[in-house]
Amino acid sequence: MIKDTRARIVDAAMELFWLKGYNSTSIADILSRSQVNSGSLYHFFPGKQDVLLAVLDAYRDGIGEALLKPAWAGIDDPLERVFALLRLYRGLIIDTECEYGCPIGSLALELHEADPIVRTKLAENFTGWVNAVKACLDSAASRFAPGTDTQALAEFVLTVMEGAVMQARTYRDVAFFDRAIAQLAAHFDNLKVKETVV
Amino acid sequence: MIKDTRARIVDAAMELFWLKGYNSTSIADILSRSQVNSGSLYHFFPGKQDVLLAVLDAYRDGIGEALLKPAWAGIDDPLERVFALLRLYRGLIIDTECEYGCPIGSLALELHEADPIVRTKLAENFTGWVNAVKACLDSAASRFAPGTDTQALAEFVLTVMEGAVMQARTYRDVAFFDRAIAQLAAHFDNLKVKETVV
DNA sequence: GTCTATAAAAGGATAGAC
DNA sequence: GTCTATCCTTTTATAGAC
Repeated sequence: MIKDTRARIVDAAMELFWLKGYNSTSIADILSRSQVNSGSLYHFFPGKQDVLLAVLDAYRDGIGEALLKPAWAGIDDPLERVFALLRLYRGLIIDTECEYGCPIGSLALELHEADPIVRTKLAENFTGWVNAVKACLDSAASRFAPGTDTQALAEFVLTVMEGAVMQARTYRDVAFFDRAIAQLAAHFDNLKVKETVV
Repeated sequence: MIKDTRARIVDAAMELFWLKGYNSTSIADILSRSQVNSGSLYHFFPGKQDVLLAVLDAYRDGIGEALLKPAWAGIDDPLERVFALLRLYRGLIIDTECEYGCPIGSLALELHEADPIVRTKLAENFTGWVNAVKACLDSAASRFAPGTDTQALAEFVLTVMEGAVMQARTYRDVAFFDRAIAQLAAHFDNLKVKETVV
């Protein structure tokens, strides 16, 4: 099944924005990769920024199928799922020889004078990711000390992932990612209720 | 005292790259802000990327005077200094109405097909920052549990700062930064030796 | 070292036939 | 909805006089 023109444009733009960034991706790049002509692109989108908005919608709507489902295949324990998600990012770092950057995080820092609607959609993507992690934490609520703020902790998982990916990419060394995740794991352990060893 | 031409170019580029990003800053922007003519810029620099390299050198060489000195004025305790540095970033977020982005982190994610020399200089900047934090942690070594990895912990401080700045900027809300730093502080507390209350 | 003018290319977007 | 051709602006970089 051949995808329709609009979908081909969004797919191509999604990949190019990730590989090269938004400003370094030209309309010509998108046309070339999607095998679409200029007139068709401008038939579907008023301009380049609108392609970006469609890409951000695609990321937001695809978080379940494209990110969480593969990360969580065969894993049921909610806390293991949090670290399985982080392991998926580790795999992306390895697969890209440490050039991987989170597409949302990279766009969030690249776009300086972003239209409010762009910024809002970036935030929506972060929120979707954090909500998925928070749901895991809430499912494991009994294992955390009473009063643990799962919202703040879920945000912190994103914080650490983004900062860790940034350093692994800059140093081209996954060990920076691993050390950060190890620190996060230690923090998690300290928030858990102390179990009596059987 | 009027700065020489080269310094004016570097100053202007440093500010513009921070405000708009590298790709969105044109040579014309730099010329306009520095009040320099095209011929002069190309007399000092072969091209735009070489201006970037000079900017990255300036950040690296200025970390003490421009960042640590103001952050640490009047603060002697090494652990307090770590969080004072983070408070400085909080001030930058507030002062910019939550548009602040770490100039090094933003460039690290914006530049996708970066020349190795650019990437190396970005890493040098991270290393300088982490080394300053690590020196604080080592000065307070007696207050951490034996065997605490101060290198990994210093890297983690950078990880959290970068991830926290990214979210505060994307949501335009400093509370995201504050919550991340609170989590980091809790992690620090858990690494400390348990003091007997007097 | 500095100045103006300009080359040469790339980029976003549009026109109008089909 | 799609096609080709093209306009117009921006951008990096250079030329050559002073």
